[in-house]
Amino acid sequence: MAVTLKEVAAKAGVSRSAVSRTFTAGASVSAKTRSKVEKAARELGYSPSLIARSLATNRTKLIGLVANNFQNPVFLEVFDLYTRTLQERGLRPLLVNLSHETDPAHSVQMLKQYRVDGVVVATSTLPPEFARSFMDAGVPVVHAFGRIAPGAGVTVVGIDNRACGVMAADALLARGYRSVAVVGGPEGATSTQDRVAGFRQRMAEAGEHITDIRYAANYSYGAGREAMHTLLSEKTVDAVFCGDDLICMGAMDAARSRGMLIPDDIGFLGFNDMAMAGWEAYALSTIRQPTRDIIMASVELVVAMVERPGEPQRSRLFDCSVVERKTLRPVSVG
Amino acid sequence: MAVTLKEVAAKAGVSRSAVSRTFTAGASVSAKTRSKVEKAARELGYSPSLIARSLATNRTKLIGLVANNFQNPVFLEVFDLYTRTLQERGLRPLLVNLSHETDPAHSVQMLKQYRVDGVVVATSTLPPEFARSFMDAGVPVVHAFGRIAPGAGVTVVGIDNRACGVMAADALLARGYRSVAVVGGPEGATSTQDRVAGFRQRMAEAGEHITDIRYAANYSYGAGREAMHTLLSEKTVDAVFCGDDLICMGAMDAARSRGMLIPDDIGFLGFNDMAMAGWEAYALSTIRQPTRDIIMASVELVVAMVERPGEPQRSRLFDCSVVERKTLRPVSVG
DNA sequence: GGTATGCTTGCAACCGGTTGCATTACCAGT
DNA sequence: ACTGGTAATGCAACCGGTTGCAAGCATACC
Repeated sequence: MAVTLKEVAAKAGVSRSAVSRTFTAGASVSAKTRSKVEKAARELGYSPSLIARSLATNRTKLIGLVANNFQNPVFLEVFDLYTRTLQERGLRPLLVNLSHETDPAHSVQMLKQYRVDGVVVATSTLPPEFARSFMDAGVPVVHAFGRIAPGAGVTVVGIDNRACGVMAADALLARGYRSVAVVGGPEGATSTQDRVAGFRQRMAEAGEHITDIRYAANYSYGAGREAMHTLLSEKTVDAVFCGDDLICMGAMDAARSRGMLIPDDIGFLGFNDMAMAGWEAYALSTIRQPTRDIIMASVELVVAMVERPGEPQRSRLFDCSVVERKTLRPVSVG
Repeated sequence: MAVTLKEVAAKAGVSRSAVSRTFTAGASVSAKTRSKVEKAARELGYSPSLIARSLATNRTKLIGLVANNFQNPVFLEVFDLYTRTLQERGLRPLLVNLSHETDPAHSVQMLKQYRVDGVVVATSTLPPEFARSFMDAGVPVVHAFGRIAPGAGVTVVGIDNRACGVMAADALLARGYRSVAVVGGPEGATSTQDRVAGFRQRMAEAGEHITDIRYAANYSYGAGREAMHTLLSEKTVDAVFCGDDLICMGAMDAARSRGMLIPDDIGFLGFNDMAMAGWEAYALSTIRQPTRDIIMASVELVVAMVERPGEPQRSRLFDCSVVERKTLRPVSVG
């Protein structure tokens, strides 16, 4: 079917090694041989089989991406950055969708079979043990958006979710909100737990208490909307800290549909600063998570682990910041 | 590093062939041998190398997905469905991101090197020749969201964009709109061209004319917003047919920011029916494109082409329908 | 001219599986 | 017990590359 190295060698009148070497960077070939080979290859339309090469070199140039949040637009940015960053380095992404997967171990198995060079687990809703299982299998792994596990576990790239919770509490307190609620992401997610913990801590330090805490079933508009409706049917609050912009938009629409005005009757603070947060219909004040930095660093780290095995890579946390738009009233001065 | 077939064979006291056969469906192995092998494999933690298998069988079980629209949330659904559908069949996706790629030929080359079994090109903004180049390279290919090319070209799965344009015109006319405009997707996209052609045709048949046609630079909120602002600064219209929901939302916000009320002052008809179209802040009336059907059919067809080479597969077009929400006034009766 | 030096080049083994073919084992039938 | 037929097994070649090693070669230097 496809043209092989042997045919090119025959046509160019050289050995197979010569052909192989002209296609491997940094190998020793004379200019004369190289041009003969390149000519033959061009005429035959030859392109080397990465499969065969992988088998021989024990490197596939495949980096797995494990995700389970194909509903949330932030992941579009993740996919875009991830694929582009890899492409620039001559690597390719192998996608694993865990959204509807019952058995994650099955996916570990699959990626192992493809002999991926490394894996990036991009999710905060999977337990840390999942990423760990790649490490145990000897596969370089980075857990993006993860929580740093105590005791030298998996390399993590993400943010300090606890600090973000504190930051959120500060932002609401500074604006004079006093009966605040949380509509978090999925309760099981480490990111949710840490953000709530930080938020709760700062509120306690300020001598305030949290009126209500709800958890959206998943990172979606519908889940946020629903959680907010039940919240509002039971409690009265003047501000809400949401675990995600998408959830926040749902929550905002729930409040609006009950006739509440934003930010006069109720304030909203989102999380992520996805593109839609800037849309005029929402103009969401939110905490920006540097997705771009996280993904690029994840790729960088996993590549480093592949290239220099044994040399451990340090986890990295990036800073977040409050992006001010129109869903919170201004900071009260004095 | 990883456990190989040879080691398992040694441990189980059988030949390498025997091990190979217990791991290939439908091969002839006795129950006794099989259990011996499985035991040894389990104890050693063996999992067969798909790389080696690919080399021997000339099948990689890799299906490329070429996309260039990583900004638009519809593609989240595409990725989700695509990866899941493949996974269910024991196949894996290899993603190619053409968003910022200068030279598409480069990507064809890359996918060829990985010896993908087939390719799905999912975009309407690339010229038909692009998908064609896979065909010429002997790689089974399906062009999802494409335009059926005259003269036995690439197999296409999508919708009849022309008919959708007609449908859009009918919807606006039936509601009594008389000075309508189009804010299309990128002008070079075949889908845009066909929809506009259908729209224009029906308007002409009805003896009406189109007040203005604009093209958004890309499928984004910002592009839609911008196009709408320039449109409104020059013309007066009572309804707009948009090439995409995202563009439409941008256009709606542009209109609103000028104090216009929807649907009283101006009506909007979107395209795609993405999840966000149902959000209360927009409640977009739109034309539903059956993304799910398109992706599933694309995978099905490309798999068929892989399994039965030579047997040509027929292109498939799915029906669209108008989804009524709140951005168009009711159909005028009588 | 002889030889040390450093590139090129080809040979052949190897990567980890699959598979056609020949051989052996097994089982049933008489 | 013998035969015939089928199922199971092992051998060895092959998939398409890479790479250590040794031989070949040209150049430079004495």
